[in-house]
Amino acid sequence: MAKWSISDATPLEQALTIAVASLEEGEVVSYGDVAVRAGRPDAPRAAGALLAKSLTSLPWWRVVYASGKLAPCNPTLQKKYLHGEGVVVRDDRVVRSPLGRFAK
DNA sequence: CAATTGACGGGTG
DNA sequence: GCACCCGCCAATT
Repeated sequence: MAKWSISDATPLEQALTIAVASLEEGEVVSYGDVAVRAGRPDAPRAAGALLAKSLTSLPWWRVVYASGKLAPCNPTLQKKYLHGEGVVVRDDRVVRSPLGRFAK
């Protein structure tokens, strides 16, 4: 059950949740980008912390490191999902994506 | 309340 | 491009 009723969630949690939930297919961004969209450019770690808890209800696989490196917990599954959305991944690293930070 | 930890990013070598 | 260190934020102990 959701310990959070969106009403209890902090503004930062809400903003981060919205930012990630708004990502489209093939749109890959970094934790820092999510933080910026949430209005807290200096809190990329908070973005990662939230994703780690909300990994069931959010498209966490569309968020990677600023360098393109995939998440440290399920890089294999993440690579699988991304590839299915037209994202080019090589050796656990996003090379190019239709949308987002790695779009050409 | 202080110290530790972690799905981060940027600078440096 | 990679390894290491420092700084920032939030959650946990």
